Amino acid sequence: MEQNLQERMTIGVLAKEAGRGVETIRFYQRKGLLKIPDRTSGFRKYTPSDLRQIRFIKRIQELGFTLKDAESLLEITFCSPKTRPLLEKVCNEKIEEIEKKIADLNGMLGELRQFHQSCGCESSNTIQCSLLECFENEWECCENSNGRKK
Amino acid sequence: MEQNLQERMTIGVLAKEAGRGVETIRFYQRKGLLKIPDRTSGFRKYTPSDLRQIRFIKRIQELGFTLKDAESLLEITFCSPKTRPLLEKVCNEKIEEIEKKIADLNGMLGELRQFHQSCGCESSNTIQCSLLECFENEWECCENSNGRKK
DNA sequence: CTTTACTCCGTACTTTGGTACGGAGTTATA
DNA sequence: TATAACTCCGTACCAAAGTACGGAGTAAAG
Repeated sequence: MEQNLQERMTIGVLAKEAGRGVETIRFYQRKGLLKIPDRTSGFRKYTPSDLRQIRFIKRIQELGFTLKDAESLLEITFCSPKTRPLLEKVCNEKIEEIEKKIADLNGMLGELRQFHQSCGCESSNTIQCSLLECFENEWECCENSNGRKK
Repeated sequence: MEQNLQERMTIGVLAKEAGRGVETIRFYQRKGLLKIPDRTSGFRKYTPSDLRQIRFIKRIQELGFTLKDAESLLEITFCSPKTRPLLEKVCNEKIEEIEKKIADLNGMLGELRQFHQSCGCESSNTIQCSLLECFENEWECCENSNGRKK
C-alpha cells in the first residue's frame, strides 16, 4: 500500500534521474536488462530500485564492462541458494578480471608517470620513457632534443 | 642497409604476429593509427616497430580505452620539445583517468569480494553483500535462505 | 611455368549501444 | 476545457570497431 504510494516514476523521470535518455530505458527493457515494469495505467511505472539498477549499469560501463557483463553482475543481486554455484562462478570470474585489469592499469600508470617525469627532454640524461614494454628500447622519443638515443 | 634487410613483414605476417586480421590492419591504416608503410613492391612492407604499435593498441583496448585514446597515447611516443606541452596535457589526462578507473575498480572489487565471502547464505548472520553503493540496504539477496533482511 | 597463396582495392555487412522520428493517445496545468 | 508536455510503438538511423566479399594482380614453391 504505502509501497505503492511511494515514488513511482514515469519513464521520463527515471531517465532524468539516471542521466539516461528515455529511449535508452526502453532499449534496456528490450534487452532484458530491466524487468518489465508495472503498467496499470498504460504507462510504465518505475520504482527506486529500477533507478538504482540503471545507475549501476552506468557505472559498470564506465569501468569498461559491457551490457552483457552488467547483466551477469545484476544476476548476483537476485541470488538464492539455488543459483549460488553459478553466481559464485560469475563472481569469481569478475573478480579475476578486475584484478587483472587493475594490475594492467597500474603498470600503465607507472609507465606514464615515469614518462611524464623523466622524459623532460631538458633535464635528465638517463632517459627512460618507454611507454609499456611494447616500446622496449627502440623508440625515438627525445632524440630530437639531445641527440642521444638508447 | 642492414636496416632494410631486417625483417620486413607483409601485411599477412604482421597481422598474424599481432593477433589481428589483415583487414584490421588496413582499417587501422585508413584510420591513421598506423603510418603509411613502405611499398616499393606494390605490397605493404612493415617493420617490427609497426608490430609493436599494433600490440600496443591491442593492449590499450583491453584496458578499456578506445582507438582514439590509443591514437593520443601513441602521439606521446613521437614527442619532441615542440610538442611537449600538448603531450604533457595528454599524459596528465590519461594518468588521472587511469587513477580514477583503478579506484573505481578497487571499490568494485572490494564489494564483490565481500559479497562472495559474506553472502554465503549458510554461515554468517551479519549479511553485507551490497554490490556497489547503488544497492544500498534495499536488496533482497539471501533473504530466501534465512528469512533475515537488513 | 603453373598452381597456390598472398595481396590489392573498394564496398558492404556486422555487432554493440544507443538516438531520432513521427503519428497517435494520455495527463496535467492554466 | 484547451493546450502543452508527456508517453506509446515500431522503425530507422548512428558511430565505433571491425569483418567479409570478390575480382584482379603478384609472388613463390614445386
